Amino acid sequence: MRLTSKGRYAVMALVDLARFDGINPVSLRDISLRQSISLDYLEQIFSKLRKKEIVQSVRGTQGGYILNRKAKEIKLTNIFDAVDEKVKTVQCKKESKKGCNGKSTKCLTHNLWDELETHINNFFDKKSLDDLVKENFERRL
Amino acid sequence: MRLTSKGRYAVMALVDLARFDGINPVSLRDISLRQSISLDYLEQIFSKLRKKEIVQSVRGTQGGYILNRKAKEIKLTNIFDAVDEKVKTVQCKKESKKGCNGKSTKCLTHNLWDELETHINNFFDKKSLDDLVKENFERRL
DNA sequence: ATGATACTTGACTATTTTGGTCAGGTTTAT
DNA sequence: ATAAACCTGACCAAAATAGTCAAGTATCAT
Repeated sequence: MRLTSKGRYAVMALVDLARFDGINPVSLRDISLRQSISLDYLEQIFSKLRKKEIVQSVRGTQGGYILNRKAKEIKLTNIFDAVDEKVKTVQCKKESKKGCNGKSTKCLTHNLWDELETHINNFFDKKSLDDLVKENFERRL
Repeated sequence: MRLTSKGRYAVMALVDLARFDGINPVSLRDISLRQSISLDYLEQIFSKLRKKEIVQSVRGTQGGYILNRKAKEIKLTNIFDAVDEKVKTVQCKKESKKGCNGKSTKCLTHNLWDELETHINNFFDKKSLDDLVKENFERRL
């Protein structure tokens, strides 16, 4: 089981962005430098975040990105969704017609993955971007 | 984020095994046929399960495997542990000396992965093999 | 207007991980 | 002795990941 770094980077970048939200657009270049994430990779990630309306872009000099919603209203689920980070339960889920193992029945662990998925999504649904910003920067205020 | 099928197969095989526990050793060949898992792959998996003392092997003709503990005492955490299925939080965890991103500080999502890991482990700690057997076969009793 | 900054898009690729297979054993019941 | 079943380690192809690279386009500041 594994969490990919695309999802992790997306969250890191958004926490960074959320911190400055409301003042100026934040350029990917700045985020790249502060968070040590390749600029090219960030561009890929933000392209997806924009399509899902989590951020807005501001073009031109002094441009960058701003949050499209309040940090409190952006849940981690939204972020992971946007960058295609899914809880894949090993092709043991979607095929409604066929079973998981090529047979016609569900495999013995089918319900288990269902439950786990729900469990994890609950966790991500509760956490907002705002929570993370507070957790990381409250000491410095 | 992803769940590998090695862990899934391990659980499937053990549920199958647990079902017949106490009567005779169950051969991997039988499990292979019933669960549609390659025999060679099962051998790899059971080798690990044996080393972690989750199962015992019985050699020779009519041999096979039996559970080494009661099904109620085998938690899913134990199984995933045994087959090296870990909740990897993207190298963002172990390096205590260096930070997660090459810098000396923890990355902005460090605590998040910690929490998630705990959350998931809680789930797997609660579920025992016995629970799964009951869930899958209670209707037929 | 024009250059610099910054976003935008899409193709491409090396590395790693996964999900196995294959071969060649050893052990033990019958 | 022989067949069933465990045991071990090496090997490999396909897929996914984690990016890089190239070639733009849009907009602001001056």
